[in-house]
Amino acid sequence: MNTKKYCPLDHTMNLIGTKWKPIVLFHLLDGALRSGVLQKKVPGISNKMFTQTVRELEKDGLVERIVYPVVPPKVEYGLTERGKSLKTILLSLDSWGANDTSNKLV
Amino acid sequence: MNTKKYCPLDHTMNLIGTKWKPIVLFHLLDGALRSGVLQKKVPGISNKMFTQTVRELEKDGLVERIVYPVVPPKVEYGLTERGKSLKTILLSLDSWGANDTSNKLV
DNA sequence: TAACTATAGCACTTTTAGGTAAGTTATTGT
DNA sequence: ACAATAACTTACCTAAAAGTGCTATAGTTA
Repeated sequence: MNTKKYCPLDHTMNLIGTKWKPIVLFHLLDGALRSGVLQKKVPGISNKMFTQTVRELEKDGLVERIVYPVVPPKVEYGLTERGKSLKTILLSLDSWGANDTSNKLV
Repeated sequence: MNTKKYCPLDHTMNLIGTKWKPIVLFHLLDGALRSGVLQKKVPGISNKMFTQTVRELEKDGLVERIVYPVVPPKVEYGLTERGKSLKTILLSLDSWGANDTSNKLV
């Protein structure tokens, strides 16, 4: 028996409710990317926050980390099936922002 | 001429990319609510964060603050048209979390 | 042999988010 | 007279998030 009542958005916010996670996930929608390439696509993120963000996304099963045993290191990040299920939401978020009036007028 | 390139999700994240904003907005989807009622619907939020959150949402034109000049005070919050345009996204976020497997199995 | 590479970890500091408790308001009911 | 009320506001403090700079790795190329 579960005594905790359902709290709207609670689960979702715990998984992707941070500043960087949706942005990182968004850039993986078109396919896996090398670590450095992905990081460059996220303007303003620090090295530390990037690592921390993808680590959490990996822990939560939203992204997959593929390590190639070469030197210098090569690591790719891609969406898992669970991560891909966010596609609609991520595209909606982006297109909302792109179409929102204040984005154009200010 | 605008020299800044378009950064996906940047605008969206600036407006609603915090822990509390999506939750507050979600609870207003069915119509305006009195301040106290709305706050009770957001579990775990402190009085201070609630006030701060709705103030920012108001500043950004996503919610409307309606003050009734009575004593004791009566204040209602409702979505603006701009706020209502988030409806699809908010519902998607909620239903994603509700259907996400790990939410059931863990 | 020394520099370069891509990725990430670590220690340290700063910045921001957030919590707690108190005070403010003006009218109504006791 | 005074307590109760709803919605804040402020001051003060702690905890969490995030930035900065340094380190390690090991094979390839100059």
